[in-house]
Amino acid sequence: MSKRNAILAVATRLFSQNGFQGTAMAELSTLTGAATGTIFHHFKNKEDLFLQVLKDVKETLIEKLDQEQTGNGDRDGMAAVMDGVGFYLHLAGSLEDQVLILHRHFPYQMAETCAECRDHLEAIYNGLLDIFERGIRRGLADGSIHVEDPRKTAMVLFAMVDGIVRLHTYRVYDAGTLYDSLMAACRRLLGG
Amino acid sequence: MSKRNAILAVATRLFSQNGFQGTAMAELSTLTGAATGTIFHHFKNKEDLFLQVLKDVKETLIEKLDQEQTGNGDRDGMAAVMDGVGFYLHLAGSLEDQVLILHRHFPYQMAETCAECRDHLEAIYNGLLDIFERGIRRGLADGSIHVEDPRKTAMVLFAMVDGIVRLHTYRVYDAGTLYDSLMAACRRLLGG
DNA sequence: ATAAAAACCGACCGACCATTCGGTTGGGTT
DNA sequence: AACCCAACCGAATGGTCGGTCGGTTTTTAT
Repeated sequence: MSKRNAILAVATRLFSQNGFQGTAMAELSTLTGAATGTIFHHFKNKEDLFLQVLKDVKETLIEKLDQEQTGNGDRDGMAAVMDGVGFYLHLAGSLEDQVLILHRHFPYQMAETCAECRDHLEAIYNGLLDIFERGIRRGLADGSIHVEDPRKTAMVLFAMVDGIVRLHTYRVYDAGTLYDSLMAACRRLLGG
Repeated sequence: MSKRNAILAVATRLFSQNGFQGTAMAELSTLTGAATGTIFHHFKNKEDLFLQVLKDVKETLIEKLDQEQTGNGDRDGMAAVMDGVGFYLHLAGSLEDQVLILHRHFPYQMAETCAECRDHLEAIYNGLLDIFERGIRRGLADGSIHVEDPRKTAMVLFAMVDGIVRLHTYRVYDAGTLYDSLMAACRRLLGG
């Protein structure tokens, strides 16, 4: 792996686990074996590094989302949405660092002054919401789902699932035991 | 107001808006008019200051929660839970800083090594969840609510409402327009 | 009135941090 | 062989931060 990619990989983990301000370039240097000069050769400053990490996160997530989207042929809308929920829970586990970055405050703070950051975040959230929304629309058509507004329902659904993921991350309660309750809540919410 | 309380008040805002690491004791000193020596006279270090802030947040929230709990006499369970949801949304607006601190990573990270921090967080979350759970149990008794597990339902409900609050805080989407959808989702979730 | 205690002050310190810069290396081109 | 340039290195730098300390002022108790 090139030094640049090694830096990106480790930075993703550090930013996710320790936050932006909690990540020292010196530590990044140690963990990657790259001199600090090398890091600043590839990225013009710490913010730029974070932006590239976020871009990577976006591309990784969008790719996974596209995979999920293909190969969901003949299920009804309700099953598609429920699969989407399960898929997001799976993502939160398998791409823990990538999802955790989205639960930190820094990207949203940065988004207020940086259009590129805002664009990455929007792309990620739109990708996630689209999965839910598409399923809901199909469910409305095939009669497996009954709701008023597909987009808004998708947002509320996402807020709920993401809220559970956060409870799990913060270890407030063991979210694992909430799986069945969450799924039942989703089904009811969709008016199945 | 005593210097100590002034420090606590400003620290609450700074910790909430800029995070733990993003808050400099020098800035706290400037904004309160207290010398840095004075701050460290009242709080033995930055972590201790944060702990006292969290304790204050806990006491403020618990007090509000108790007020909400009293004077909800003869409504049915469903109405009580819906009121609880509205109340939390109101809290997120009126005690923005206090709630925002709970959305930061630092307290949960600190909770891993500090029992007192863990206790404060638990008290806050238990207080919030109890409001929902009590309403749900009443709803089960009076027939206005139909769910399996009151506690788990309370958690899923909380995750949903809190998720919406976060969407609003991070300005991902305008959560204001989601109010009706959220309320409809709550009612369905409770099997009314 | 007086002494003790608590609150308060701000210059100072060492550790750490992001970033810079002068210099080395090695593969590719002419 | 001569040149180029991107990748790489790590010591040095200037600034910031949490925390200390010796001292003064204010409050409290007797």
